[in-house]
Amino acid sequence: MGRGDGSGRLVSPADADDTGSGILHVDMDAFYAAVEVLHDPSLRGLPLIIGAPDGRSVVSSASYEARRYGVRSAMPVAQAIRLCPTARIVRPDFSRYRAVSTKVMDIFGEITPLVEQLSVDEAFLDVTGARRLWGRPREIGALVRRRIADEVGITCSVGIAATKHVAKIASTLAKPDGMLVVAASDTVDFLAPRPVRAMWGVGPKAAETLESRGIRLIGDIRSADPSVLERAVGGALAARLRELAAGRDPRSVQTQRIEKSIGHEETFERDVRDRDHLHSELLRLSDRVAARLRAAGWESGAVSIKIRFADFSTLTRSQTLAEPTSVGQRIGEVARSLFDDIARNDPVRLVGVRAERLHPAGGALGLWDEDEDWRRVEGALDQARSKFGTTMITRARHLESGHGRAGGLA
DNA sequence: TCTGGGGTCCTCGGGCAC
DNA sequence: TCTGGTGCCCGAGGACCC
Repeated sequence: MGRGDGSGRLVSPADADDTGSGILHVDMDAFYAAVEVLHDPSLRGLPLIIGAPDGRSVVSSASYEARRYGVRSAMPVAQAIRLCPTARIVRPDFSRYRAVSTKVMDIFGEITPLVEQLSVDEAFLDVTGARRLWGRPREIGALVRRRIADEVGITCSVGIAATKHVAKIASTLAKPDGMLVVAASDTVDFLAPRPVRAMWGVGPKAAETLESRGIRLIGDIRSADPSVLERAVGGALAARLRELAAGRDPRSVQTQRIEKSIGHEETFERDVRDRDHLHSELLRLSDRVAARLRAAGWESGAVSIKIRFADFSTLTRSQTLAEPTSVGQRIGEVARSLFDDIARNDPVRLVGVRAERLHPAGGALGLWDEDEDWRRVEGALDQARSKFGTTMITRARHLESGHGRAGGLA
């Protein structure tokens, strides 16, 4: 979901060069606020803040009218109200957003089967194979915008490029209600003058670190000394940023997404010091996590907890389970025991429980799987012995056992 | 001003196995 | 039998995304 105020909108002309650009990034404009306007048309044109009006909540989304006052997502609601006292505050209704999101994703699915949903309000579409049916990428982008406006009643912004990274940047620049096409041959020139913060994966911390070393623009990343870049942001991110800055992004549009963890966390209205209260909250969150695990047919191989104290310092603790589980009581026991091991009695503002290392219920991973693998290996060896004789196979086993757990092939 | 909730991924250090 | 090197796994913390 975009977080700007929509003042930098760009729209490519109808004959923009889209040669080699088959990836669309489609992002709904101020999605939660737009859905609330659909639900209650009297809100149209008003500054809207989506967020709980009480307690310690933050802004989930804001209409462009509210953004003009400096209201931004993730800002405390209390601060947003101070900036824009006339704004209407609307409590978020995620079931409503999911319902509208389904309609939008259905439209995408009718245009191409290669849809990667990133969140409730944005997706990548690979349209390289859809041209014969729907025309050039820029025509497909226009079609997407038209259909969402006509059939759903909200606006979106579209970025069209050769890679996901560039398409994503393009859609942000096109906001709101715009479309920006970047020809594959223009990729590097398009990226070079943009701030490093525009890159996917560069947040406030990384941007600050890079800027302190004189690396302010994406073009600076290309010319920067690799060792300087590595020291600044670490080897993995440095390598990735260099590739992205050069316009290379091999990631394809992924239609399948496998969840790796399921968790819940909650911030208390007031900080809590009472251990019994915290224990019962951990159990309650564990039950919710377990219910979602069972609904999805998953079991969890590890449990982690998150404790945020009143001073905002945050601890996480995790534990691998001897037996995978989707039972709330079991997850709750582990969560409680992890919590009890923390020797700190300060007031707590947030507790969270997360189930990790998910796999299908019934033991698709773990010891059973290792045994199955081993049986397969033995079976293959038996076959090989009968084919090649024992000596050669024994030699192969010897070599196999000679390399360590981490040693690779001998 | 005072920082939500749902996630993913990366880094680093310690333990451990070979 | 002991030891150092190597590299994986795990746990913790943090940055980042929407």
